Amino acid sequence: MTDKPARVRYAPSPTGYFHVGGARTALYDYLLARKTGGSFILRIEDTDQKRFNPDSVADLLDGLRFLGLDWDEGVEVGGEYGPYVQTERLEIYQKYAKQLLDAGHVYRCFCTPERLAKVNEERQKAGLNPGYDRHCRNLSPEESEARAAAGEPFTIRIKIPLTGSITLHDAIRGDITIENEIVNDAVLVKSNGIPTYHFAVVVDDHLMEITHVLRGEEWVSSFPIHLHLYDFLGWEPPVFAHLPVILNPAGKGKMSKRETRAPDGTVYPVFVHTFKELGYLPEALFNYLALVGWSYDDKTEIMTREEIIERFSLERVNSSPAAWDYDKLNHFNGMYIRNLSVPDLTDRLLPFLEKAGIHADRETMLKITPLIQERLTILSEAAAKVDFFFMDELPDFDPALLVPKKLTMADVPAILQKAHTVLAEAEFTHDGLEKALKAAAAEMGLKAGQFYQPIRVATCGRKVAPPLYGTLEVLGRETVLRRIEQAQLRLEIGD
RNA sequence: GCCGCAUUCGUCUAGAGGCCUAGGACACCACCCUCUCAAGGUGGCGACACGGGUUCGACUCCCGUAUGCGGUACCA
Repeated sequence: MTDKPARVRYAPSPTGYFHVGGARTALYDYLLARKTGGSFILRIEDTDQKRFNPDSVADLLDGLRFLGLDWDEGVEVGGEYGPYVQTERLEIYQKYAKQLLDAGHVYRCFCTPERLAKVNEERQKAGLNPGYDRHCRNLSPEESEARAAAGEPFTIRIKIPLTGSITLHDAIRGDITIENEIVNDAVLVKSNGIPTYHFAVVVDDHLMEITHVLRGEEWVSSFPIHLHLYDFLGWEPPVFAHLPVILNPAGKGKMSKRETRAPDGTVYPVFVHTFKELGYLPEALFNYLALVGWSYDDKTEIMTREEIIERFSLERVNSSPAAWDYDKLNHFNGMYIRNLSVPDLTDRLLPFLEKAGIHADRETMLKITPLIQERLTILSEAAAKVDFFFMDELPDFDPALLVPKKLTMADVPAILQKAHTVLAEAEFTHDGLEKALKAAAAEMGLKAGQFYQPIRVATCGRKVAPPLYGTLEVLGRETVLRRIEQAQLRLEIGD
């Protein structure tokens, strides 16, 4: 692969939070740029003042940084092709609008919104495609000038050729042809003087020397507008690649841009910040995201960032939509968690524990982390698994939990007593505890599992907990004995 | 409605006419391991949407149909 350095931009519209669909597009932009040794550019397309959401830019930047999609040019980092925010580029668009107007490739449209609505309605009734009827397309230059000068509001529309067709050579989908006849004379500049996406994107991509435009499939139907504009402006269009949409897990409909919560409280995240808050690792999300619509071969799925960059290519991007699979992402995340070093995992866990109100010291966590590492799917689950290590006293638990399989409550006191005796003497190391407890179980004629359950419940307050020897070791003799005594007490009171 | 795109196991995918008895992964099931839960190991279940062509030969090419998705804004 000896691709020329690509200049690729991610150009979101700041209307909402950064979601996985946008993240996947940004990721592919980044991959292509890095793979070719080119540049990844971040541009903000804020031409829709009505839907502008001020929080969204910060959310976007956070999300990109979380995923490690560092951009070379754009918002906050600058660059030679700025400004990188479209509302700061208004004079530029005006200049090209004027040029197009003078050349007769666009025209002023004085139609009111009311008339437009009426036209649409009538066209629909007549069984025609909805759209503009080109009422102002043939206004004389003189009339157009005069009405504009008189202050009458107008938009600027593109003059789409009335006949013929135009074809796009999409890098992912191959050739796509659309008849000019069915393309609308789209608005390029709104009556407030701000360009629409169609106009701004073409001007900016050209001026910023973008070589590859990666965008969602929802844009394929508007490519004729863009291609005609490149033609009218005498510019060379970039390579276009329309990415498949990401479907919701049910496989029907776009992955929603709203997060849903199941009746049991489980959140189905769609925003990058939510994945972050739940404790998905950026490297896992990066890897999974890369695979939503792209694959390397028939076997390899777990890859490092460097491998993905090295192996990525537009040619291997799928053209059919993919459904988001939380199960698979979870699997990836668990896998990445298991591959982390203990200190690394510990440092990532600490903030999550703190947030859950557990003030764990790093020293202790370094010993606990190995006990839970292979039991974690997401980081935020850790709190509920380690809380009992950091409590002075266990909350009440159902004494019935103390009863092992095939035994009854009547057997519990003897087990606890035996455990207490043995643990008062045993060496408090993994191996020492194993030896002592196994022997004790054998002496009582019990299976290890039967003997351990009351101990586990008494010391952890629950039936499902990290492995016993390691847990007891971290807890320490004093705490262990005290908790067993408390369990015994609880039983006596319960009687 | 019209236009466009898409269609391989439940899901993500491999497959660029014979390599396919269609491969891998997630999920699911069973067994093994095992102090609970995990993790890990082994095995299993499971797909080329349908109909026509083209060809000696189609998952692969062409055409229809069906289904899904996207678009049809002074939103992006």
